[in-house]
Amino acid sequence: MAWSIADVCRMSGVSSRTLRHYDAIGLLPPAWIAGNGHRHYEEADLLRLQQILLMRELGLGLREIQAVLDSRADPVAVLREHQRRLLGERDRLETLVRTVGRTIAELEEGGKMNKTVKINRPENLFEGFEDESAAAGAETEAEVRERWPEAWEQAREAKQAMTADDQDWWQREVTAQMIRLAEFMAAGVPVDAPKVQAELDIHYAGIRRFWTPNAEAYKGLGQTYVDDPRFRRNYDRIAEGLAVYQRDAMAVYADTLLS
Amino acid sequence: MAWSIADVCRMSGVSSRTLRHYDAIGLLPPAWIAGNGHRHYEEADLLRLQQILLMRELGLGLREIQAVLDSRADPVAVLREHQRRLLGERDRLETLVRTVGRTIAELEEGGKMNKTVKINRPENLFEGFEDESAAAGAETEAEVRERWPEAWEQAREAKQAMTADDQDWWQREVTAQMIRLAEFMAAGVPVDAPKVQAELDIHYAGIRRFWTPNAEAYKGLGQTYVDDPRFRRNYDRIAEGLAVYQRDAMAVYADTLLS
DNA sequence: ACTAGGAGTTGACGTTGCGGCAACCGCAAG
DNA sequence: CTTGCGGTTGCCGCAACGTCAACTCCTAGT
Repeated sequence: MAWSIADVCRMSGVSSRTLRHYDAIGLLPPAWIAGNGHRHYEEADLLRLQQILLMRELGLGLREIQAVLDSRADPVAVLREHQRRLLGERDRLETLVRTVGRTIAELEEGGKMNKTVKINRPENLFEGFEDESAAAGAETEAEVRERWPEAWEQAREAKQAMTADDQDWWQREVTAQMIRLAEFMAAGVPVDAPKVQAELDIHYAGIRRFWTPNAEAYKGLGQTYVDDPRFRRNYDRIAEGLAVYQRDAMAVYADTLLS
Repeated sequence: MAWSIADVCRMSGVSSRTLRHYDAIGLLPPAWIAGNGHRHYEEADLLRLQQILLMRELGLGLREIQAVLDSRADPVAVLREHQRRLLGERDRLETLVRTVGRTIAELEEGGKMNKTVKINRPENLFEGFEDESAAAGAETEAEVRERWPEAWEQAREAKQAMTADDQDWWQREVTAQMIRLAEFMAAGVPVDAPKVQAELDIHYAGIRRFWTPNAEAYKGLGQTYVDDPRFRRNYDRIAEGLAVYQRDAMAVYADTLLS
């Protein structure tokens, strides 16, 4: 009762290349190999192949299949883990589908991003703005330290804990959010709109990485964005009036959520 | 206003390896290359990179991104096509998740397929049974030709239209269905259960590839499975009494859906 | 006896989007 | 003079095979 590779192909529907591959990686070695090198399979091999195909249809990788078949892994545990990955992938695709859908809609209606207010993504589209910590370093920082001494201390510690990569990432995040806010402003969205306040949620969460301000302090920070020329220039370099828009949004956020 | 590769990395968050890759495939060549081979990027390149990253986050392939950016493709059309693929993938994962879930449940409850009735997946797990058309060729076929001459003619034509690969596939399908039915029988599921009748739906659809029997003819075919020793042996080789089970299920199917 | 054909073999490349490593080069500071 | 940084090219690896290419064996037909 032995079958040639072609027999197995016909019976199982897999290609001979696949069977050779499975042999090469040790997943399904043939029962014996003839003098001329031809592979020959027996019943037990077919049984094993059936298991392989079953698990393959479930989307398992060959390595995992091998582990299970050589009883080096618990089938149920492997399947559960696999299902978790599948769910994750499905969710990822789900949100991707929606994002793509939104992008299509934007492209179709907006023609190509023609806003009334100019949004500058200036020389440095990613760079954000000239090192905020350094720029604000000299005078503003002294002011902050004076007004909220313990906040200043916390912020210093948190910043110390960031690696250079973290700081780059943080920089990009801040810039990206500024641009998103600028788009809302350009679209005429009022600062108390849920979309805007959702952005402020992110902003507040970001600030909390360094320091957890109360309502008053958060509003004060917003005012600083407008008053301090270094901050203000960074905001207005993205779009005219963005600093004011941000301050107003922060005030609303403070009043509604931080009171 | 030119930036080195490391500058662009810091600003954009992509690795230098990635930028070199994008250069290598022509997706984002640097503005100019210095005498020492160092790449230098300018504002336009950053703009392009931004677009690239945007589309990359949408899950587009680099080739498609390139086509879009070189305006060799319509962005909306590409995105729509992409979304279709995403939806397909999502659905595939969705059904996979369910299938895996069912498999887990089966493994957990069934311990490991301990049925009361033995199901043989004999020497040839895939082969199905000895060439049905050849086995039934001699006498049964003559009988069929006599009783339903035009059916015989249609069947002959349909079978001629199948390639060798098709026939292999068909063989495997038939065997797989027999095994599924045998499992129902082993589990004591009555022939009029919806699950069983759903299988019969598939069986009837399969038969219709060759021939569209009415209720009487379909019941007659079921009886042939029991009476003809060649058919019967094939069925009972899978599990004792399967031929009778199949006949009864076919009779119910004929009475309820083909009358 | 010669030869065509079919079934089988090994080996290597291509697919996607890079990560990681090795080896090398140019330039500035200690 | 050496060290180190920042840059380069080039190649392997990944997952699971598809797709040649080149070659060997065995059988059947002429």
